[in-house]
Amino acid sequence: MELAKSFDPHGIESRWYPFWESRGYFKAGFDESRPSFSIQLPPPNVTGTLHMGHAYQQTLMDILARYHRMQGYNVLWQPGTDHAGIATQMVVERQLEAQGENRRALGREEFVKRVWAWKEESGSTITRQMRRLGASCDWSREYFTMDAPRSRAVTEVFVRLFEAGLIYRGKRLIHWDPVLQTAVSDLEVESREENGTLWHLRYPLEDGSSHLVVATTRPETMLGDTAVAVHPDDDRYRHLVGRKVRLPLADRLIPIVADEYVDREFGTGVVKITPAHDFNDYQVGMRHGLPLVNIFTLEARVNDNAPQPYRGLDRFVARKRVLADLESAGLVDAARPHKLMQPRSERSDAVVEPMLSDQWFMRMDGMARAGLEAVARGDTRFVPEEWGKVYAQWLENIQDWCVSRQLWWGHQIPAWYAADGTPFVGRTFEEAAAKAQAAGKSIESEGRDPDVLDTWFSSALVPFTTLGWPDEAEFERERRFYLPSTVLITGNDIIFFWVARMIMTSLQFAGETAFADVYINAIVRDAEGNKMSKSKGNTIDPLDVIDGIDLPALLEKSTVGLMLASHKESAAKRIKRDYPGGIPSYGADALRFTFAALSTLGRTLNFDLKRAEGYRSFCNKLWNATRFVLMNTEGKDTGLDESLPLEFSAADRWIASRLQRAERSVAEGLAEYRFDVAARAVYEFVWDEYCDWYVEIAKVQIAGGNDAAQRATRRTLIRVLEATLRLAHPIIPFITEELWQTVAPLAGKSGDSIMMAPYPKAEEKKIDADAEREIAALKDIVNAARNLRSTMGVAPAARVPLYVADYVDTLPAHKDAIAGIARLSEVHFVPALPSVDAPVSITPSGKVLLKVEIDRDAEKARLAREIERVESDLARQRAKLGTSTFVERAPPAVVEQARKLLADTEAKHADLRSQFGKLS
RNA sequence: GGGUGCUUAGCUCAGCUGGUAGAGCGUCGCCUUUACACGGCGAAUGUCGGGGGUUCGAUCCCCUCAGCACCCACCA
Repeated sequence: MELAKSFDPHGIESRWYPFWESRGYFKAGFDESRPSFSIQLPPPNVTGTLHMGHAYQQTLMDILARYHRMQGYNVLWQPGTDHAGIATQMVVERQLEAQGENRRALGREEFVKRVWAWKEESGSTITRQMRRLGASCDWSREYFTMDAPRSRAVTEVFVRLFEAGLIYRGKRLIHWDPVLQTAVSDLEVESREENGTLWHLRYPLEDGSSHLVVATTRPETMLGDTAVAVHPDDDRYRHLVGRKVRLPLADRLIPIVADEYVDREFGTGVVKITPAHDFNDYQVGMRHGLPLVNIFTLEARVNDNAPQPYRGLDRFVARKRVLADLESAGLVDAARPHKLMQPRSERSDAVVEPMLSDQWFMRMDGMARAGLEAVARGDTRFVPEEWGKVYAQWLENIQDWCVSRQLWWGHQIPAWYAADGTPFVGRTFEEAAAKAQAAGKSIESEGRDPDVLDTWFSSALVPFTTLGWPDEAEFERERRFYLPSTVLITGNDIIFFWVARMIMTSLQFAGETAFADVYINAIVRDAEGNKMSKSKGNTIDPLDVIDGIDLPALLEKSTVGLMLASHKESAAKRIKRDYPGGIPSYGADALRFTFAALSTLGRTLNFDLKRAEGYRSFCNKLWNATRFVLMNTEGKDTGLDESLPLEFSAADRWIASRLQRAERSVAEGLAEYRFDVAARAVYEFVWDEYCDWYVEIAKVQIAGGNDAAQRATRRTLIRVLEATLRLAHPIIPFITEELWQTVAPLAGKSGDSIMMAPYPKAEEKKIDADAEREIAALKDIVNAARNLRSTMGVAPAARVPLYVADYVDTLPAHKDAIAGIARLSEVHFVPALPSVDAPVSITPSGKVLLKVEIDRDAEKARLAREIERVESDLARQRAKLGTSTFVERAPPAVVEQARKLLADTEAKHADLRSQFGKLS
């Protein structure tokens, strides 16, 4: 087959993915005789499209999946998508709004139907995109967190936890999102520092004799105050504890209490206490038996518990009104600018309101302890390990998890209420009804709790719900292979949301941890290390890196959806600066290689398109090396018939030896998730060793060797290349498959696909130290000759003679190779360098003289520079050995090594001096 | 307030258990050499954030200071 002159990824990629998938290569294996490897895809939101973070982690997962598959493991890479409750509901609600409809008018049933329809239509976008990347997931097992098996499992878990007392319903202060009108968990609240005001307000004492000044950032909540608090040891206020103040505007009498919670240094040292709208105040209220006065509706408007003038006002409008009224009553002492941490709902960005509300909670203390122990025991290991501390810190301070959401899209809670409000939980209405009856109560099927579960509830269960649970038989069959899964690759942002909860639920329901390893991948940033964000215009769509995109299209897609004109403008400006010609197409392999190469164990990964360009070049290099090998092996004797003589040269043995080392590095790298180490090993082997040296030597061997040597060379060329393709396949699957199809038969290998071929394994016995020494010497001489050629300005085409003296004795065997690679007319191995005016270079493997006409002064200057450099080395080495303590106390081997180095340097110095002398 | 990282060549980053600093990109020369200009060959570049300590010896271990980043947290 004739390969194109350069590598073009497109045709290749579109051809091989369908081939692999249709042949069922991605399907999970269940072979008792093989070890197993499994990995859970963090289920992307159905609302989502593929971004760099996904592409990155999926590349890593695919590398591991392919690597293990080729090694003969049963491999399960489990894909799925998440229903993403709030996010998805919001998307569909926005669509409805655009059509002039709204959720409430539509009704729950119809709305949910619409969401499903939308999910069916666009839910597969992201999984289609994953295929472009080459992701070898077992699509036949793909799940959706709201499909029937998962729904059944969710109900089962809920019921069992309820029955065990681990899920309960209670009235608690929770985080309320007044825009989305739902409770959110503490993890879904993000506190940001914002500019606010700290107001000092006067609360008159009951008898009017004086007043207390309280400090607050939320004056409107005073309408719900039920006390003021001071520190018990605060001499300023101690005498007032137990007396009362008259709450302005509301005209209620509230007590002055003493509580340790108060910080005497802050503000005035007097705190207003609003137990129904502040987490701290709630605690204070509990301690002092204070009443709770809820003053807000679910929309965060002032309710009827407040005085008439404020009722119905939005909380922020109420704030202004309260302040104005206090101001006119002369009760505002001060208003100071103040930085505060404003809690906002991560989805709606609304300021979260602490609200007293009936919700469902999951009791976390016991499960958290088990989760901590699993990691402490090492059942689950975090990589890099410092994330284990983050995990532990959270679990050690965990609060009960508010799992109910006042949404329509999600798993509806399987609870029905009796007339008195008692909830009955069951897998079905009938089951719940039976329980109600047993308790002497009755429920109606319409009386089901309307709330749904937090999205993370169902995703927390996937380690076992994707293996057949709760079907005991099926689960038993599959868990032996795939639980715990080998590794989870995910972002640090969901360690709490997802990772910790999976570990806890898995311990609870499967009796063991969910993952052996949890690899926390780096966050993808732009080339300069900035966070990627749409408004900055520095996001990169992985598909654009694969396919390329022109500037107008890039500008169009990058600015659509940006609300602010200023953002649009700055984003466009930046895109024009960074991608004046758009983004060229690099192909999936180059993108994958880039991710792997940049994947150190750091926290961030700065994605630089320049790197992708470099790795596209690498693919091209591999392509062309293959082209060369095919030109020299197709239709020729590649030495596969071992009854014919084969004469392997040192170079042949050398490249085989280097291949073993590369294989070993890849294995070591992947074993510890050092994808960069693995990628570098492949890169350096292919480019720096196979292409730069072996192919060049092979040209000489094929041109000048006898039949046996030629056969050996062709055999080595093709077999090393074939193994290299397999070695690289997990990182760059498409190009390696394309090339392997042609290369493999010539190397005497058969098989339908490289992805099912065995993975190369380093063989110690093929590591050939002698050959490595020989080729190292050859390189020394060639490099010295090239260096002299270049610094002497010898034209590349000019063939000149080289003399070599004091050489290592294996070198003469490589005379032709040296002459060929360094483009020399002849290579003379001589007892002593001829005494002529010519440049000389001293290497550890021999002294070389390039016989060319020289400019005497220029050469003297060059030698002088060289001598200067050697002298500085010499000075340093002598000083070290001159230190008596070093010689006495350092290990003998180290001293010996230093002595040898010094001797070599001294010899080199003497040679250079003598050469310099000859020219004078 | 607590926690976790990071600071090495112009840029982005490697650097294994302490023993003469590396890569890619970029820069500068020379080259259409019969696999590849998505190429070949050659070259230059670092007081390894500052200070102190341990050690015969520190980019690597300890302390400290500075700067940057991220996470958690109920100071109104």
